[in-house]
Amino acid sequence: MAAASRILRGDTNEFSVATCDRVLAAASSLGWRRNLLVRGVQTGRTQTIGVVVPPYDSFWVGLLSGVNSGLARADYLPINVWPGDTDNMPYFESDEEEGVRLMNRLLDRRVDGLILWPPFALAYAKHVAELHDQTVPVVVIDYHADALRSDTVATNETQAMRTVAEHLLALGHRRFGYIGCRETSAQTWALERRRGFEIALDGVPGVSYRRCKLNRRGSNGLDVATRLLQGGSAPTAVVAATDHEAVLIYQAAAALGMKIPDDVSVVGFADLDFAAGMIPPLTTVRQRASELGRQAASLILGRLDGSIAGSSRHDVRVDAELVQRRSTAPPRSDQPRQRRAANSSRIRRQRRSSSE
Amino acid sequence: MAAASRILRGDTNEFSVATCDRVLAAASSLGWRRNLLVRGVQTGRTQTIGVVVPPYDSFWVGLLSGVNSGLARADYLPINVWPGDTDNMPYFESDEEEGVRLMNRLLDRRVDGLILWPPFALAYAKHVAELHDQTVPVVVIDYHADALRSDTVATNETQAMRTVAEHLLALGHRRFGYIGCRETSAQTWALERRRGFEIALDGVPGVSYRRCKLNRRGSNGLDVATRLLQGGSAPTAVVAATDHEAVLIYQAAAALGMKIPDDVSVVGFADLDFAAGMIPPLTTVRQRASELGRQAASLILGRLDGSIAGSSRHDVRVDAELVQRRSTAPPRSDQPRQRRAANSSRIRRQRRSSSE
DNA sequence: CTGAAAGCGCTTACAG
DNA sequence: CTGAAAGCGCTTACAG
Repeated sequence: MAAASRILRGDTNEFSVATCDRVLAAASSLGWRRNLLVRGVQTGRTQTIGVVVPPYDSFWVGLLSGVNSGLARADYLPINVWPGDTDNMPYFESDEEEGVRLMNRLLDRRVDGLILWPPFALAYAKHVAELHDQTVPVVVIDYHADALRSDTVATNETQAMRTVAEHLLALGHRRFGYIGCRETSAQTWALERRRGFEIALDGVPGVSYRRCKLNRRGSNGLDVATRLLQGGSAPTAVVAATDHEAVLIYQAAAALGMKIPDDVSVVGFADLDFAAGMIPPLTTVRQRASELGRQAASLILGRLDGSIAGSSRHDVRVDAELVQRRSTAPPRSDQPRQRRAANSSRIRRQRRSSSE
Repeated sequence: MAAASRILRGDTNEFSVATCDRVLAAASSLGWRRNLLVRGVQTGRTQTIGVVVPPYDSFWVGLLSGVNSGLARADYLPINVWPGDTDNMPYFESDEEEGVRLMNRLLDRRVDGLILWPPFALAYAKHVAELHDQTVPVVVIDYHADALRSDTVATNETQAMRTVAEHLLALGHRRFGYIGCRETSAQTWALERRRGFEIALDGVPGVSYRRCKLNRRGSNGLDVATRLLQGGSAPTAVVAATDHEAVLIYQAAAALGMKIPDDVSVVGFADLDFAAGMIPPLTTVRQRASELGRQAASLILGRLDGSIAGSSRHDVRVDAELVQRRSTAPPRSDQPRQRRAANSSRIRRQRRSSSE
């Protein structure tokens, strides 16, 4: 019995070949299959990680894929759940109750660790003892806050935005616009990203900069994008917080009769699945989504096997790379390209440009 | 002990209030949490479903979301895994070995049922005893084959394509093109979808029809799309197997200097997340992805609780609805709009048009 | 190298 | 209504 148990788990070289064969043959003829539940009860390890990350877009799917393959190498399985429906993503911060229920479902099944998407990390810790006690290792994605004790994995926003700024400056742009997504307190990446761009521009002579962002529900996107492109000091290059906002700039430009990149250059962020298919193909920052996922898996696995020890937090930052496609070009050097001067009064309250 | 077990599971009304309070108080002060692993060992039910479906695009994500919420209502949890990396989706049919390993990992953890993406369903059954014996209920998504004994859930392709054909015919189109994705033997939906369109066109007087499809790796998409739009009998309306192929038509049209919908109308399929953001916004068929997922969850749950019994296969078909946006309009009634007659020789071998 | 024994944290009949 | 007993399918020391 004990021998069989060990042989079936692979300890074949501690036993005689005959015994091994006998056990293995019996097992396969009986259609035996190991029961990881029992092992979980005995050892306290289920080789299972709860992943509370909604697959909002292809970035998150890529991340999930990385988590998947990172865990697979150690024979771990992810259990991916999230509160709410994808239909009203990403507006489910309020579903705290459902989220806590979800965490409990995961913990009832004795997941060995947890990978969490930012809005949930802090909220759940208040309600779920295991999180607060740090009984179960937790990795949070794309989030940074001093109050957080869990390990984190995120894109190196500052580095990424510097490559964007350098690219546009090298093309000759000096009048910049930035269109941000909503910035909730959970979206520290959004703040870091924008600040990263602003820092990279800081001190460069002759630069003007104008920024806008969507409202909380993101419902005013086209308005905001349209206004950004108009007026006397309109930018020659617009940087978007993500490829989603870059789409808004494309739409606004089309409505205004402006051509990309002739009239305005556009840079996205994420390199989502549709970015290469846009017309023109979008220049954007490729986040290494699956690498982020693999890093998250490694952190969790490291905490579990003890190779990462100590109570100090580990913050992994992954660099991202600019993908130059057709949406960026040098600014027009000829006449100021404004077509709708009549509308310029609407943007008078914007930050003054140094180039007019 | 037995009483505590029952009370903790919610049988509070069979016991005195005092006992219940005592048990509940003790449980919470001890930080007790139910252990579903043990219950799984005892009852043979883990309340866990293996979902082998790669989140290839927002359709599959929506489906996964539906599975999630469908299972959640019964306090079941999905374990979503897939072979390979998202980076080289959807070209992982060949990963049979890794897929089988994945199935075994799932079964070792005693999932109660399985939801499978088409290419895997048949391949795995050969290697995994539980699938072949039908010990574990299985639902296959978007697949149809007589050899298959599992229940299935799919979009009603025929109905969906009829609404597409009716829409275009009502606008006045008679010259049609169809751009298909690759059609592997696992993609029965692709065949049904195309046949659905062809059937809807069948017998309508004065109709011409020309079709093309991508190669197995999908690498010749732009070429194929470009050729479809050119030549003497070029279509005034193109229907795409999915929104992905519609993007190719947009790109080809842009390269040829053709305007959508003025020069050619385009209809997609799926209503993926980027479809509404395309320029112009894409008319497409909205597949009810999360409804498909919920139906899959219901089928599994029904098999498990016995409300769906018998060995006959259940095939659920979900209707889809046309979303009219700006990429379709009546055909130009004036001059034939061909701009590159010089290229027309390249498409001579195509099916002849009845309108020239 | 190989067996018999206890135990993981419950659940399920079965007595009181 | 409430306890003592057996057992789920293993794993883990511990003897032979």
